[in-house]
Amino acid sequence: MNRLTRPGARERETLLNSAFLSQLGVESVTALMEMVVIGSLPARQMLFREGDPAETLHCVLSGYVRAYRLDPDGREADIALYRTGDLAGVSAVLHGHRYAASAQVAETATLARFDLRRVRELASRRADLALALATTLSRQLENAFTCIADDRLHTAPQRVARYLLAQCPQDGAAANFRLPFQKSLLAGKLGLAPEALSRAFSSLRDHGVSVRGRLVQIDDPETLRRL
Amino acid sequence: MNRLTRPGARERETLLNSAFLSQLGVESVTALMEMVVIGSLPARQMLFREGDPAETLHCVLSGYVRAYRLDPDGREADIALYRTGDLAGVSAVLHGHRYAASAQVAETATLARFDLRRVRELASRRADLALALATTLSRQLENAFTCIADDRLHTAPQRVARYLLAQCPQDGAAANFRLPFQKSLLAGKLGLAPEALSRAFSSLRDHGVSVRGRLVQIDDPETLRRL
DNA sequence: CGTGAGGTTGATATGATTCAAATCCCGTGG
DNA sequence: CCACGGGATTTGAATCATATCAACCTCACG
Repeated sequence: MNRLTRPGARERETLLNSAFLSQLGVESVTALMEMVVIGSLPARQMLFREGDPAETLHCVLSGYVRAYRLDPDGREADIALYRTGDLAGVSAVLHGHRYAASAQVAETATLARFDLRRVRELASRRADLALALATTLSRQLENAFTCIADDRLHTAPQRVARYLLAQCPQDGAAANFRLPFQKSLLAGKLGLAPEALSRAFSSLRDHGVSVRGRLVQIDDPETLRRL
Repeated sequence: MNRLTRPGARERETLLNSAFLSQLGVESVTALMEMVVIGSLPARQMLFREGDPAETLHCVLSGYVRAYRLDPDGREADIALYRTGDLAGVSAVLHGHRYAASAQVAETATLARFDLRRVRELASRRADLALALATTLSRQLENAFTCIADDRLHTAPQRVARYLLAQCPQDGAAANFRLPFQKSLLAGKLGLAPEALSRAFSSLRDHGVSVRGRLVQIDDPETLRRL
């Protein structure tokens, strides 16, 4: 399914609540809403490829989008995972004018699309839009920093524990929840082979974590934090 | 030495040529040049620490600045290395209002400093400034992407080879040059222990790379590229 | 029931860290 | 200008972490 439509009520609401649009003044919101196109895409659908001329800015309205780089032998490294409200392709809006990575739908997704040329042109006149782009980029840069530091400082079980803690309510009580996507996707996000994620989960069993399918139960967040 | 001064001719020139300022209109340049303060700092001097309230935007005019994160045991992971013309602390300008990492002078540096509150306030009125910040953030985000992908896809000798190639003229001829900073700093930038960098260099000897002190000679860039 | 995708487990290989010791190199003071 | 000292770098040995490959499992679905 790849029909392009104007936004319905649900899409409008998600879009207006996103960190990006919610920061804008009315005129900018109006201008963007006039040009937006909604599309619903199946898993594995490519949004763009590394090196392509950047023509579209994507905002995730539901599902997940995975950004990755390829090496010459075809191995992939996940670089970012975008979820509802996140912008994909924003790093190319202002600089280079080519996508810095490839992006693919991970879990069936609906996306809002904006013409990059028009966004760029609008941002050069409207400070609120330029600022919103910069803010989004800041957030993504901070995520990337965290990712680099995590890769370099923490082992697989530690990274998994940190991810799980980030999903828990912060009150320190026992928690259980569903993973929002496939384990293989989580493995990629954490920079692990799927086998390594699996082993990390089983090593966390001794620390009060039980996993059955996508269901996760955490007995004592404090124990995890101490890893 | 940590005297704060107004910019001299050399500092003005470097600043005006930086990717950040060179993109701005005259009014924004003037406003920034009115508030800028120059400082010259010795190696190891801290600029800011992760989590500190962000009050200053730094632009490197000479030398190098290293951004890193700490883990609870005090181990450090380098996240970015800023050189002449780069902005340090920009990821905190717009979002969070706290520094996302610690930053330290690596090689004696002179820095231009801007009051963050005033930059923020100015950027909310002037689209060219907001856009320049966004462009800088894009560039840094792309660097971070490259760093994550490199870490995950390439071995130590491959990362070192890629770094060396990036220093060569692109014409594919033999080249020799000086490393711009200490090897231990390069090791950190590439996500390696110093020992691992040293071993990588010696494994590259078989591929036409000789290193004596900071002097590097590369016989055939093409050989390196094929790693 | 068979089938297949996603996930797990085991065995092994490789790459990188860590710790310790030896060596190099550079700036300083004589 | 040269010797000296200390930080930077190199080398070796042991260990650890994760990738890789292969086999097996399991569950949802036709």
